[in-house]
Amino acid sequence: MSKDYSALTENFIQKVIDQDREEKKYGGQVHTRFPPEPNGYIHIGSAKAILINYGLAQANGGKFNLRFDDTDPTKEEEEFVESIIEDIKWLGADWEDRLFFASDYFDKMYECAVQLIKDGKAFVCDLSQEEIREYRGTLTKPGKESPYRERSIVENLDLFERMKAGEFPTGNRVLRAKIDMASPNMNMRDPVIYRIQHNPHFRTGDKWCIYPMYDYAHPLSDAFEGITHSLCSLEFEDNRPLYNWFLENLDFPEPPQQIEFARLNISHTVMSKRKLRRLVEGGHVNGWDDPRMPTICGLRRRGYTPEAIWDFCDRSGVAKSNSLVSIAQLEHCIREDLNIRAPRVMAVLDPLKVIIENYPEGETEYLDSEINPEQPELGKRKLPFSRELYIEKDDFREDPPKKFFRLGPGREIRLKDAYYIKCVDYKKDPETGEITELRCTYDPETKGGWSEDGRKVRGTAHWVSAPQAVSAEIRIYNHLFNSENPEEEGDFLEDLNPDSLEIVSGCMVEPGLKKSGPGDRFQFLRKGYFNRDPVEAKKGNLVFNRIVPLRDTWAKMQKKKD
RNA sequence: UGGGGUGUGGCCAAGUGGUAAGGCAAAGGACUUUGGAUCCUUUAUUCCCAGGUUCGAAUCCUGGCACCCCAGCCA
Repeated sequence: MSKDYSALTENFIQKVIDQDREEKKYGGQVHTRFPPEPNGYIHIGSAKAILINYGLAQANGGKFNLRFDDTDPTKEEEEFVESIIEDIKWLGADWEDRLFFASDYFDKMYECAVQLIKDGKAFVCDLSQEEIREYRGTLTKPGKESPYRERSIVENLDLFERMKAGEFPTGNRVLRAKIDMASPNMNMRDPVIYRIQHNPHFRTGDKWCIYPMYDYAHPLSDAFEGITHSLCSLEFEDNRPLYNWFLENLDFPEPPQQIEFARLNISHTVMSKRKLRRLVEGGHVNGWDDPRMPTICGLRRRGYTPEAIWDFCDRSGVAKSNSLVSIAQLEHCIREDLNIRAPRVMAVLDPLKVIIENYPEGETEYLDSEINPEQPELGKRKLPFSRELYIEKDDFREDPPKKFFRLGPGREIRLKDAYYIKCVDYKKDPETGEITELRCTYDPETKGGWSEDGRKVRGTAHWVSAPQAVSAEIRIYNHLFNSENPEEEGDFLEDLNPDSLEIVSGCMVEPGLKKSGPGDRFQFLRKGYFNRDPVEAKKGNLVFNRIVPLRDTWAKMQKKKD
């Protein structure tokens, strides 16, 4: 990441860092971490958390760790650590040699728990799960102390060791911190810090049958790694006093500090792992890497670039208010990026055959076309031109409406980088009324798409030479949900956009596209940005995903009329 | 009815007592061999509301209101 991320230098977290550095807290160092639980795929909301952590470390000459928070063996799998690593690498955040797992610290955490017991600050509780809940009280009523709260230190030590030794079944007992059952903060009502779980862990195997809870494991992991600023999302604000409690009572000098920020929400999609899982498992999308998903693997397959994703995360800012960022913002970022880097190419999605009556039969000539007008130094490519072409069905109207600058009976337009053509006749299916073929003439004096006589030709169409054209499938993606915020009450699945995927087959694309590789991105002139679907490419299929359409002022005008 | 947060234009978001940055969206125009891109211009007399302090308040004080989070042996 070499770009300057302005929001990162303006947000409230940076201000905390500035002050800490001024006071020489943490020796003036900044050390952050990204702590995913390996229980699913990461999404663009996680990407923002990564950017904030990694970016803030970079901006302050600090370090960034990747640490898997693997404290619940019933939910976590090796498969997810691999996919998360792949995704973060692709995003470009660099943890160097600092890849850690909370499970690396299980021994040290156990020792700390023993210390808490010795200090009379933790106890083994025999209450059942239901009883613990009852004893906890409610939001407005204080809880009751557990009858096991005053057990002797010796007994607690013995019981905890036997918990570890596997003497008790899953869920039989827990270790709890002794804090305050009357605290208005539910997290401080003698929270559970260890539970029994006879379940093999993907990293530690059968070594443990007791596992630490997040609230306990997280501050300790941070402290063990020398993290200075532990950034997390807003819902952990109430956990902060507990985070601090463990570090204070375990006597960590210069403990890390937790700072919370609002997680990213984007309109017309969902971000919670639970909902994403429902989309996948319910078959509403085709897997975690479905190009409609806000997962990193989905966005990658869709054709998004890491640069665009980071630019988007940066632009959406870092603050503490819950917000819903418009998906238009994301689309703007990828357009801006791809406008500069994507080679231009012509593809006709809905082909209409055009015969150029005055063009010699059997002849082919090769015309020059710019690879990318934003990068003229890239030069030009050769495009075949012949008597039979395809243009977009959309680019012809029998009765052209006002301000329609394209083809109609007797009208003339320009074929991009080729010639002016004039429509002299057309064929129509008598049954359906569908236009099936255009007969046109071309003006040989307009080669390259230009004439010296000052003729005004408003419209320019993209086209492809029929004999050389290659057939392809194109997948058009639209917003996954109809409403801005499908997370709002009610069944979010009912809000699914039935047209989020349109498969268009029989598209005609310029021949050079045959040589494209998996994931290659292009601008299909006048249509949008597309990439060669990497999964289909591996099977040898020529399939393109629409990343995002081009801004289309004609379409906008039409829409306004409705 | 307990606790923790947040409220600045359609959507994000700066601003920290001196007279409302920026981006997206929207609208108008210029240019154009992509109805793309680019370039101009316009869009909050006002910062959730009501009082108060002050020469001066989005910023300070008081009192309301709205929204989000917390009662997993999940994270």
